[in-house]
Amino acid sequence: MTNKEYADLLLPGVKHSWEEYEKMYPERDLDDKAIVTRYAPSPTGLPHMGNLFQAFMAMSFAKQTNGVFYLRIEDTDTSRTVENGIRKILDAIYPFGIEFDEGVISQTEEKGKYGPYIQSKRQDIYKAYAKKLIEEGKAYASFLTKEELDEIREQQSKSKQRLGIYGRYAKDRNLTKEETLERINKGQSYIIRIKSPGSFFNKIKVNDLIKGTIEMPENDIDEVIIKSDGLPTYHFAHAIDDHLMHTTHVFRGDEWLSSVPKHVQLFEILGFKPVKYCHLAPLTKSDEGKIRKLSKRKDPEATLSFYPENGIPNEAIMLYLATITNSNFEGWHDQNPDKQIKDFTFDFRKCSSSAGTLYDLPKLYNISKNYISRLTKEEVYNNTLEYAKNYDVELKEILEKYPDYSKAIFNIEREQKKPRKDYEKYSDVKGQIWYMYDELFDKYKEEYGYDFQSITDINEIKNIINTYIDKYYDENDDKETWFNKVKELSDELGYASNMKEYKENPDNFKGSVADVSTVIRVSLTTRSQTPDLYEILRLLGKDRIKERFNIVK
RNA sequence: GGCCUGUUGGUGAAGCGGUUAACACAUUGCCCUCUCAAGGCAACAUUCAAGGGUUCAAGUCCCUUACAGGUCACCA
Repeated sequence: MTNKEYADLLLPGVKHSWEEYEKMYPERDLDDKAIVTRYAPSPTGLPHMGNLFQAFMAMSFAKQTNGVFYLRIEDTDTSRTVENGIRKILDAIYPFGIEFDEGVISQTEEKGKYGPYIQSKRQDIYKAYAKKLIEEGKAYASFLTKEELDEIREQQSKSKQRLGIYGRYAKDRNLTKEETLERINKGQSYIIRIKSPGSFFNKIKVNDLIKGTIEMPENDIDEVIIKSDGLPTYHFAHAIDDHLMHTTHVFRGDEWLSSVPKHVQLFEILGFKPVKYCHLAPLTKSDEGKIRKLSKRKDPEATLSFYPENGIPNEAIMLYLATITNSNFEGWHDQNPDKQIKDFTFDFRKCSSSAGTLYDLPKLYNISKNYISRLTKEEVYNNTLEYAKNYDVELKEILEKYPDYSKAIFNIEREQKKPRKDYEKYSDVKGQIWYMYDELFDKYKEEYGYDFQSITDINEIKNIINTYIDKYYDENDDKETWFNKVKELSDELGYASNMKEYKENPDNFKGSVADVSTVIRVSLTTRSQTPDLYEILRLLGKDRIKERFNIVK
C-alpha cells in the first residue's frame, strides 16, 4: 500500500489535492510593503471592546500600506457557534468605522478571491493538507480515548512532568499502517495529530512585532490537527488559511503567544512561508486594587452597545483606540486637529509591549468632549437627534419641533477657535439646555428648583429683575452695551459693578455685578451655571424673558 | 508546577548608556472672569518593583528575588 492510498483511507472523500489548492490561491499582486491581515473572530457571541481594538489595529496597518484587511470566520467549534453569529459581529463592528476589503460581508455573502472565508466551509482544504502530512509521515492517526488522555495527564502532573502528548506519551505515533488500519476496521475512532519533530531542549527565537524577540522551547507536542468531527483545530486552520489567503501579519491577543512554537512548527513542516506575529496585550481594568482583563460580564464599557446607548460618539472611540495603539498619536492629533485618523502612520515600534493597557473611561470622555466641541452646530444637532431617536423620545420631539432654534442653542460659544467644551456625550445635552425650551422648562423647573445663590430674599430678587426689565433691558443691545447696562443696574441698586473694587472692599456693597447677573440667570433658567447669559437672553427673546420673570415668586 | 511576558507618578505613557525623568488624563492651588465650561500658570515620580553586579556614567545592559498577567484541551 502506498502512502497516498494510506492517507486516502485515513481521510476519505477529499475532492482536491493540496497541489490543486496551491494553484487556486495564487500569490497576491501587491507591493512588497503591503500588509495583508485579518480580523478572525469566532461567531460565539457579541464582540467586545478588545475585539474592536484588535480589528482597528489590524485595519489601520493594512490600510496605511495599501494592503488588504479581510474578515474570516473561525467557526470550527460547532458547539459554541451561535445563531446569526456573523450578523451579530458585523452589526456590532460596522458603526465604528471598521471596513473590510475582502472576506465575509454579511451573514450570507462574501467577496474576494481567496474564499470561502468561513472555516466550516473549508473542510476539504484542511483535509487535503492533512493528507499531505500523512503521506509524508509527518502526521498520524491517534486512537487515544478521553479516559486514556486523562490518565496520562494525571500521571504527568503527579510525577511533575510537563503535560501533553509528546515523546513516550505519544503512543500511537509508531503504529504501522497495518496496525492503524486494523484498529480503524475494528471501528475505533481516531483523530489526526502531527508527529512533532521538535525537542523541548532546543530554543527557537520569534520576533514578535509588538513584544519583541522572544525565546521559547521548540514544540514537541503531537498537536491535534483534525478533530473527530473532521474539522481542523485552531492551530491547523490558522496555518492553512493564513498561508492560502497570503496573510502577512497576524494580529491577535497575546493569549496566543505561548502557542507560537506550535504555529511556527506547523508552517515549517507544511513548507509554508512564515507570517509575522503581532500579539496584542489585553485591555485591562483596575478592580479593587487588582488588574484584570476588561470583562463583558462585569464591565458595561466592555460591551460595544454601551457607547451608542450613552450617546458617546463612535469617532471618539476610534480616537481613543488610536491613542492607545500608538503613544505618539495624541500629540500628532493635537498638532493636526483637522486631519483624520487614517492620515496618521502607525508604527509597530510605538506599540506598547506592556502586559495590559488600562482601559480608561475618563480619558475616553476627555477625548470625546474635545471631539464634540469641534463639531459644527449642524453636526451636534444631527448627532444628538440620532441619539435621542433611540434613547430619549422627549428630547427627540423637542429637537424635531425646533430645529433652527436648537441649532442656535448648540451654536453658543461654538464654531470658534476655543470652543465651549461642555458635552462629553450626547446624553449630556438635555441636562444642560432643557430650560431653553418652554415645554421642558415648565416640566422640570419645579424638579430642579431655582438655584439662587447668595441672594435669597425674594423681594430683592423681584427688585433686581423688575428694575432690569423696566429700565435696562433692550433686545437690540449688542453684548457690550448689554453688559454695561447690567453694570449700571448694579450701581443703581448698590452692587459693585467693578469686581476688583468689590474684592478689595466687599463691605461697601450689597454684593457685586456677579450676584446681579446670577439673579437674572437663575430667574430665567433656574440654573446658576449656564453658558453665556447674553446669548441666552437673545435666544429667549423679550416675551419669554418677561414671562419667566413673572413666574419667579 | 513547567514555559512565556510584563513591572516608570492616582492613570495611560515617553525614554532605547550621560535629559531638570517628556506629554496627556485625573487631582489640587492660583490667575482670567457676570456663573459654568474653556483657557493660562503652577504643584504632583529626590526616582523608574526590591537587591546585587557591569561601567567614569544605568530607568536604560546582566543576575537574583518579589509581584502581576498569559498558557499548558479533539475551545478558539
